[in-house]
Amino acid sequence: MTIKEVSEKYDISQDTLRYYERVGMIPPVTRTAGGIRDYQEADLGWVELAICMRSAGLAVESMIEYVRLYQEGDSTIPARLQLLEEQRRILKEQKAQIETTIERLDYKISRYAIAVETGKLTWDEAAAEACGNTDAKRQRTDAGDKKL
Amino acid sequence: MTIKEVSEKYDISQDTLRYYERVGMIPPVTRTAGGIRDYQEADLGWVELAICMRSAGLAVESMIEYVRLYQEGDSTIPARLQLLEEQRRILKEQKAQIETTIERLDYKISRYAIAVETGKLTWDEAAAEACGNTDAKRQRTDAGDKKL
DNA sequence: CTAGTACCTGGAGTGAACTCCAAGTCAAGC
DNA sequence: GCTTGACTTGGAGTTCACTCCAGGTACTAG
Repeated sequence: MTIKEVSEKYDISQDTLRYYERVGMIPPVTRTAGGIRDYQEADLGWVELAICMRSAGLAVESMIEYVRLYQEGDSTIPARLQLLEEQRRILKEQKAQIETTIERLDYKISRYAIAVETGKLTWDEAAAEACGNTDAKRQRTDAGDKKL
Repeated sequence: MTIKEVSEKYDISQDTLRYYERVGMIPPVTRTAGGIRDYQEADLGWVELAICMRSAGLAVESMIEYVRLYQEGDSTIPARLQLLEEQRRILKEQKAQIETTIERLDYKISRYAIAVETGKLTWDEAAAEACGNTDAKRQRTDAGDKKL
């Protein structure tokens, strides 16, 4: 499979595919005699994995480390396991933060929806309604502050 | 409240607080006669909102737009509603991507855990086990390819 | 009044992750 | 063999979100 085909298949630029390989985020891709990339099934597996990790927001650096360990052989299996567990921990944290923010957006949106329907602003809360900050429970302001 | 206190309260640098204000991610903060920032309850609400949105990964740019609309007054309420709904859509997408990646990590981790326990690599799947890509359902490779 | 510390601004610098470019190589059609 | 278009590399440029810095101003203790 040519780089063009892979780029179309995964909707990612050819430059990014070359970049991933260059920095070691995927192992070296199979080449033709002439030096042209010819992605095999295994190469595609790595590409797909890289895209999956990146689209979840994981660092390029940690994927590079994973590939480095993989290339060092079976002795690095415990280290790889630890790395994967750490990445999972990061994602779970990020997911929790997103959920908190979605809740906050839901609340704001419900207030705005009412305002749009009735043509009036009817709330008087301060901007903060808890956001996962340790300090989230603050007292309400005294006045008709309509920011949200 | 001084910038130092706010920075400690939310565990964010003073530079970042000034940056948020400078680019318009929060409205201008209350100042003392001498020009020193003196965060009021309302200012803190904006700071907290900004931190919440950023920690979920939303763009600074969209927060700037929200503040701009807010400062233009009530006529922009429908536009603000639309903006918030768009941000929520983005977060839900990102959340789904994270969930997919966590599942993939779970699978890999379970395989590695077995390998660490038994001291042997016992799987033979290719690297890809579905990652939200349209192309996810690929055939297994023919050999004992132990990449994952 | 002075020393010292916290704060101010505008602007430059940084790191991450691409993205683009120039100059050259490879391969398919005529 | 020659043209044309896709591919190659190394390196430079871009964007985003900070982060740092220099030179100056404001409050606080002695």
